[in-house]
Amino acid sequence: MHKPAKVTIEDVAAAAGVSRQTVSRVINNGPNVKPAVRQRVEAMVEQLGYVPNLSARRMGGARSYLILSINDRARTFENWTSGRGNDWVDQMLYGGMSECERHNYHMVLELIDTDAGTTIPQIARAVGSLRPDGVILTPPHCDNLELVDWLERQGIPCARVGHYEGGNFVDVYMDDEGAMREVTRHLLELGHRSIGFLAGPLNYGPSQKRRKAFREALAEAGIPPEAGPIGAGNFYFDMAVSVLETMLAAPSPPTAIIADNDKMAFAALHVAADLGLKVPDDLSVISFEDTPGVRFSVPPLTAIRQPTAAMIGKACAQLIALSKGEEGMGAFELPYEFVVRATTKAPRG
Amino acid sequence: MHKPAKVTIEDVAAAAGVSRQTVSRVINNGPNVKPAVRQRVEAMVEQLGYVPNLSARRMGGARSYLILSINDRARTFENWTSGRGNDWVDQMLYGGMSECERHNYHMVLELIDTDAGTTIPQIARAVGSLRPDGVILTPPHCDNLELVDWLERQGIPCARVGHYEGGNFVDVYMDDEGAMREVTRHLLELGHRSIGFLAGPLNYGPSQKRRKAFREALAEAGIPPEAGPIGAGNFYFDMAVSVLETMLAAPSPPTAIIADNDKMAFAALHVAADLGLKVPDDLSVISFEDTPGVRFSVPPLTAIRQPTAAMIGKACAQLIALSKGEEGMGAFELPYEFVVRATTKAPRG
DNA sequence: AAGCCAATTGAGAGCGTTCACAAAATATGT
DNA sequence: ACATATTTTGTGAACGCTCTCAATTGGCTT
Repeated sequence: MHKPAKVTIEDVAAAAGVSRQTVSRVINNGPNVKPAVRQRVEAMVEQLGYVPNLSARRMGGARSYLILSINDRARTFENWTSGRGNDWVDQMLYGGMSECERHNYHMVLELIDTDAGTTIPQIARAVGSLRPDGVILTPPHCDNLELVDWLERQGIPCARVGHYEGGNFVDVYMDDEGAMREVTRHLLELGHRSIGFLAGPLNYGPSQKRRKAFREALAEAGIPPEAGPIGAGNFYFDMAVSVLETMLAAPSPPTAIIADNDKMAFAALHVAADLGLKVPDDLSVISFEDTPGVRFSVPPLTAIRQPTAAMIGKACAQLIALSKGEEGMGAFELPYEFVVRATTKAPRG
Repeated sequence: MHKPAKVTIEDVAAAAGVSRQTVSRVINNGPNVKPAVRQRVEAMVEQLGYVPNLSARRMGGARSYLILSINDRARTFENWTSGRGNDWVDQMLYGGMSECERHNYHMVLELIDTDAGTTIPQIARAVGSLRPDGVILTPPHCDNLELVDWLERQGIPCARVGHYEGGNFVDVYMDDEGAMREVTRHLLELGHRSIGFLAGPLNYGPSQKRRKAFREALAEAGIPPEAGPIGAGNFYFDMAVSVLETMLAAPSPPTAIIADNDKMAFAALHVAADLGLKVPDDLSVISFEDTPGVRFSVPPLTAIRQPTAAMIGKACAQLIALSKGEEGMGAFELPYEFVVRATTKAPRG
């Protein structure tokens, strides 16, 4: 197990008969290199299998080629049981890594204990040691004002995913209002006249938008507010179960349920089974998330598919552009998709 | 957006009235520092908010504090539709990051296109630029001999997750044979006399073990081989559906199905619903994976829970130990869990 | 009190790159 | 052909840390 000698920029320079700096120019795609020289250097890079050392690059004052993604520990699988976990992460990873890879960047993930109140020290530590070119904030961190302020003061470009508008940031999101309108209208057109909404937390931006659009779509169709009950206020399975039990026990219960995430939609499937209601004949169910496994549920869930991977990918792309000195700040809305599977149908009778 | 001056080791040294090197000793927990001095330095580190720069550390010849995890692109959510994707990643992440965090390490994830035949160049690039202290290989990469050889020659400590025995590596796995024995016996005790197994790929180590144990457990109970049909040979939903349709159309069809992963277990749920079979009354189903969402299926799946997070955590822990010059190579078997939920029951009649 | 060993501290070099220049080569205009 | 711009190339310093090794300190022995 002997370490093979690692080839450095000097080795390439010597082999190509040029200086260190010229090789540097070539690998960074810099201007002012004669085509012939560039080619000769590239050949040597290839031949020697040279790969620039990221640490040295960083030391030399260049970019770090690192994008840091900050994630909430509470939302990992560790907390699936309690219902707080989700599986965004898979999609995030895919979207982020794919984009990073394209630019020879790397994505480093950090788990932060939001609840412990040590968010900023934890992030300071990661940012201080890694010195990333950009930071990606996912919920709930993207709404943490103190944190966002701190990052801004550090001068590190920052992207928020699932956050709307604001400041000198990259903000990436989808059209939550439009999606809710589409979903509600779909149900209305099917003939539903009473629709329940299992809503997410009040302080979660996208959920706010969806609540608003839900109410508006109902009002627009002349449905009275009491025929559009809103429940929950978090994303947990258990909570959704008990809210549903109440909702469906009402005198004229909803014939359709819109859930703010998959887990609550699954809760609807469970409660329906317990109550002997057939989905979609007796109860229609729509989810707002569409994590990959959803398509394999029985019956397969109709859902709004959040462009999670694309959002993280976009966030990375913008941060990378920024690190190259290009323009990048701004707000970006990505298209969602309404995937009609097997849990929506006209109500009985 | 002005960058705040970053505090370096020299700043701390000056503030504490000692040399650079003494500060270095303190932050690395080195020996031979007077308690009084150590305390003074630590106070200054705290006060100035000093965080060592990872790149500089690496350049100075120390460890990189980076663990690289190599993942197969084909298994990401991108390929959920085709059925190749899974959601290991969430759990991996959690297990790996938690462990890394504990030691102030960081986990970098890399997506590799196994199918493209460019595995080694891709990994060489990542390893060359990052210079991680260790590499974690997950399926199917852990079984890629060429890759494993290459890494060994590079002298980078390497951990394989889901791989048994062998060489100068960290190997982490669970007792697949024991799990299969337990599951099969559970079904046998319930009274099942014909059990189908939707098996994973033949070249996937854990699946091999499970096949073997399945056959043995059946033989031990005096069940003839034809009452223990094995099908599939990959992990895809669609394949499982068609295999099941055949299996369940047999003269005396299985009354229980063991699936090698969740997706195939979901397929069993689907086919049962299509055929009008009630789970678990008419058909018992057990999965070998237990990704987080499984508990929310209707009905909730009985499953072997793979200790995925723990396995990656262990892999990280060993690699980190190794990077500190401690012992670490070896094979580690982690305990699985048999979670009985609502999809197993005695067969009818 | 001198001598010796161990514990503690510090100084200088080096890691591989990019930066800011300076130098050399080439092109342009008259 | 000459001076002047422009492109192309190279040089030394710097980045922040750890390494190696030398210097200092302190305690113990004799």
